[in-house]
Amino acid sequence: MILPRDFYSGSAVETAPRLIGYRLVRVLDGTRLAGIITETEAYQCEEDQACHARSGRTPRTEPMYGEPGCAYVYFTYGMHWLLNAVTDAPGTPAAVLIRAIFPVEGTQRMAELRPMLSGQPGWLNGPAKLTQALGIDGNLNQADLCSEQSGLFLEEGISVPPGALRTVARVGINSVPEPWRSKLWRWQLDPNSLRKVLG
DNA sequence: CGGCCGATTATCT
DNA sequence: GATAATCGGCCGG
Repeated sequence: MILPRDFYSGSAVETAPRLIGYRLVRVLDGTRLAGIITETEAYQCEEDQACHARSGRTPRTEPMYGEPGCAYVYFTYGMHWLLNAVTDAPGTPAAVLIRAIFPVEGTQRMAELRPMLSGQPGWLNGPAKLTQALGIDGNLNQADLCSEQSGLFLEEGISVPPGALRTVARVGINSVPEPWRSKLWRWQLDPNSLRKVLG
């Protein structure tokens, strides 16, 4: 079953940890590519100085102001695409960055799309690594994650054991002022639990 | 316009 | 640890 829209209707901080353990599915040329989400980050509100919406509503940030359950895919560093799930009510900018997955379906195809270190432990533990492996780019910006038609959606995954989640500060935002820089808005399955649950 | 810098990654030392 | 790669968004002039 595809995760319904109301799963995304809360804030980004509320939704980000809940997404850990779910299965991110990409249908590419009729083939299912999928991974278990193991790390997420929350970005919400124009006040959050790490959030793109700090500049207000612009063509780029428009997806964050839209329907929850849609994709916000943006281009950065001149070469990378990053995938977010939009959350919260329309008009309230919020999104959850998908930072890492553990491959479970279509691994061979994913390795073709991203050959570097493919198969090595943690080879999809980066927001730009997983988009490359799943064939995600700007064409999927604003795609509906609640519809199978989009070719990008979430499904049930694994059950996350109690205490398996770690909360840490967001990364890549070193010039962001306090208190935003130190918000513990990044969630990850700790390595032990990851190994125990996923091998 | 010009300049800075980025929700990153690979490849050096 | 440091840095190149590489380009669009945003801000100041």
